[in-house]
Amino acid sequence: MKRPTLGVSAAERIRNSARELFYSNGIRGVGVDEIVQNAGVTKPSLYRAYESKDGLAAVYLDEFYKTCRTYFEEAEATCPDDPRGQILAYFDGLAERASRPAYRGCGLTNAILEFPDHDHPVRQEAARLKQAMADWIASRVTLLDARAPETLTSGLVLLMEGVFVAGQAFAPPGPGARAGAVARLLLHDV
Amino acid sequence: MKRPTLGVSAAERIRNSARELFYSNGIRGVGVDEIVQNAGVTKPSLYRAYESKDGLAAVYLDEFYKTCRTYFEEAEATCPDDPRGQILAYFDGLAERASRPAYRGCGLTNAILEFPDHDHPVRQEAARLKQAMADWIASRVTLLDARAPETLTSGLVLLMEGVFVAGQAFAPPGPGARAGAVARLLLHDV
DNA sequence: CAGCCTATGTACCGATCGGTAACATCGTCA
DNA sequence: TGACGATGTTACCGATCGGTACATAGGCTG
Repeated sequence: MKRPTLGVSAAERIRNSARELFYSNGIRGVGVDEIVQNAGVTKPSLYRAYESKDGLAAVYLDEFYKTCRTYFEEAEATCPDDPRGQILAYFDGLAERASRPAYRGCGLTNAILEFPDHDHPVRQEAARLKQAMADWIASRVTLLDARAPETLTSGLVLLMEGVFVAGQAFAPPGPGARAGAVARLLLHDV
Repeated sequence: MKRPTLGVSAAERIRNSARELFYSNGIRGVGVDEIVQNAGVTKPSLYRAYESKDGLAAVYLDEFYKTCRTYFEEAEATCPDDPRGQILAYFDGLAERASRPAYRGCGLTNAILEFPDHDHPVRQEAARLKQAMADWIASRVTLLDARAPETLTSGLVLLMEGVFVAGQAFAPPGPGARAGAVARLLLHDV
């Protein structure tokens, strides 16, 4: 019997496997058998470490949100005390990411679209984290002295979500590659 | 045995049932049993009228695209010979639609997100029709004398797709309700 | 009424899915 | 050595899925 646990616990291997597969193929598009096979473990190990497939999906979403937060924090670090520059830095980075060939958008947005039932726990978790992403944009805009902050916030949130899906709907480089220029257009008079 | 075909063929009943259910719950989220039950017919009737569930889904997507085209044509009719007004009319209408409580976005975008496999026939059909939607926006922008037409086209396409998903991700009225104002912001100097 | 054709229903298939039970095996540490 | 915790092995369950073979009902025409 092979024991490929090279210092990496089964739970961690499963989490990594689920992250790759959930992001590439969607949550509903991946079966637990595929997850454990890709992780080099067996099914009972998955259910010893996680409550259910939905529970594992929730862990995946939390992890994905953490990655998104690092993008926000990087943008803040790039332009300290310059909310306009932070917004532009974020959208420049987003445009670059969305131009890569295997781009699959935002795991949270994808999950919301995958689960139309508002009461599904996976969707609720994704929607909660997605709101936090919109809140970051809103917080940057309030630091600006914009004439119409609500319109600007809505525009930037819609732009962000647009890049997430356009990166999948159109062959790269699609419209998402110009997200930075579009953000500058929205911010042109602030 | 009941014969509930009140002048409406089984194929038509199935098409109507599939349209409602596919739009509300997604294509993958609806089983053929649910479709035929909602249509008041039985499963073999579905497979006599349509090649497969995927084939029925393709018909649904074509129908959905026709609806989108009527929105474009209405915008053109509202402001003849005024591409800027046509764009604004379209986004005003989109904002109104996206503010309704049961809004579920664009069936084409939803289908693309539901089928991550680029080779899946349902996704290919959805992507083809989605490109046609982006082409309409591009055609309006070329009629404008914009300084940066590529950026403007990308911005409007991203705005449109953003409304499609934000209408589902955020409780109404979400950012999509301001799509008209955002479009005016993007078009402010043309 | 006989015969036929078309539309429809009944019952089923094989595959896949998420999830579980029971038991075997390994490494570690006292 | 012996006990323990973590993992692997095998086999299975019930539900759901897309899809189909076969029987049946109704209307038309002779």
